[in-house]
Amino acid sequence: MENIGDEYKHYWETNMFLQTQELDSWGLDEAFSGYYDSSSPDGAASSAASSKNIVSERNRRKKLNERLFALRAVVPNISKMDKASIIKDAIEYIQHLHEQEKIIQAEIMELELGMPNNINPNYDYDQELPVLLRSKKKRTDQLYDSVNSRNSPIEVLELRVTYMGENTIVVSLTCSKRTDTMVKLCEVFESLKLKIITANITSFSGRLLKTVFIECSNY
Amino acid sequence: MENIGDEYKHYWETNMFLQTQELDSWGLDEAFSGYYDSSSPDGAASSAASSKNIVSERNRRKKLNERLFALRAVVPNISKMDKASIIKDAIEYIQHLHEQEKIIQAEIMELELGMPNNINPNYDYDQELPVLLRSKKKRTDQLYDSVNSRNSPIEVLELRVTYMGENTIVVSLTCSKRTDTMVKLCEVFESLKLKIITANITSFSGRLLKTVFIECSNY
DNA sequence: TGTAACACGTGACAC
DNA sequence: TGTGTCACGTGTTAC
Repeated sequence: MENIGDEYKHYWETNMFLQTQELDSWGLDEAFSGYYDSSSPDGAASSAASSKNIVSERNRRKKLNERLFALRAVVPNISKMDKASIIKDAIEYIQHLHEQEKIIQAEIMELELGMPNNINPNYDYDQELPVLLRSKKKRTDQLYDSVNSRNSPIEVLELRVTYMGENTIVVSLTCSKRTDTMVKLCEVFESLKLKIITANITSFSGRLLKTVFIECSNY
Repeated sequence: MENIGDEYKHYWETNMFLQTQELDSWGLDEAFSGYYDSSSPDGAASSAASSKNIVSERNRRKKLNERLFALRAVVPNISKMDKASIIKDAIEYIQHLHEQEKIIQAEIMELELGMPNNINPNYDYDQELPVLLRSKKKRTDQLYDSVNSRNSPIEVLELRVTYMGENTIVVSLTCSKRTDTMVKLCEVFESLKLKIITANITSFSGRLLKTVFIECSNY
């Protein structure tokens, strides 16, 4: 009862940290208390057994805490560092992963049925068309019900166009990231029939930053 | 496997069971130990506080055990009913799910792009969940010519999917540059509902090189 | 016989 | 102020 826990902060990281550090010293402590206890009236046998039990129990607790610590490490978004909360979050996370796996499985099934996504199903005769017409048709179709119906247009937050001299234009724009924003951006750029040298898209904090290097010579 | 409670009486279900059973009798015991503790020099106040602490601690332990019990319930294939083993198995299971999710996501991506599966043998991951893998194999087999021929105007020349460890996948692909190729690529990536960190597209000699960094975070 | 796992009560400590 | 969480040592039980 000589409160070793005195120096403990009551919280976890510190506990674990100190624990791993102090375990060895406890081992030495153990030996010390071992022969110190041998002066107890009960005799050496019981004291030795008790000390063994104590150190064994310490190791068990340590192992359990390490496991819990490791469990906390593989679960994202842990709200509280509480033992019970860690387990609770782990449970919810596993259930979440199960749910997600079901969704992915459904997606795979959808894929297996030959319906990659909800692009219009008139590919049979579409295939017979030349590439250019086919694509344009598909694109117009999609533009119709994607832009017109319910999906929001591109919300451009910032736009900067720079002539780099020679034959190069740099277009840099930031827009809010929504569904199909990327697709629409590409549609716009494609429809301009520009010669894109290189483009870079980065998403951050719900926004989309796109930088495009364009060669000015038409093709 | 179901009669665990019979053979391992001292193990969990029984313990939980007995615990809930004995809690009441312990409540009576509590009263008993109450006057037993009243022999302490502090008097009734400390005994009452101690009893409160005792019952509170019991509840805490009970809650923790219930959580652990629930954790065991959502993790399949628990080897040992041991507390530490339950947590260990849960950790390994979560890691397994993470790994599997990454693999499947990459697989879906390859599939969506209609890639021949000649660069497959990365995955010797013969885990005990045969459903997904089985369906994956079947899927790759039968989709090789379905998606690839009739439905994908994207002509993928090269595709490389790399796990960067942790939470990142890098997809690098080269395809022939045609009209709307960019749009379709974006459609595919958009439909996968991935978390794209950054993407880079470069066009050279009639081809399109696209490199995408994807965050795999599961939320 | 001893080893391993457990629940218990208790003191300490932080919010 | 109490309420909640923790680690500790101990007794018990099963193998």
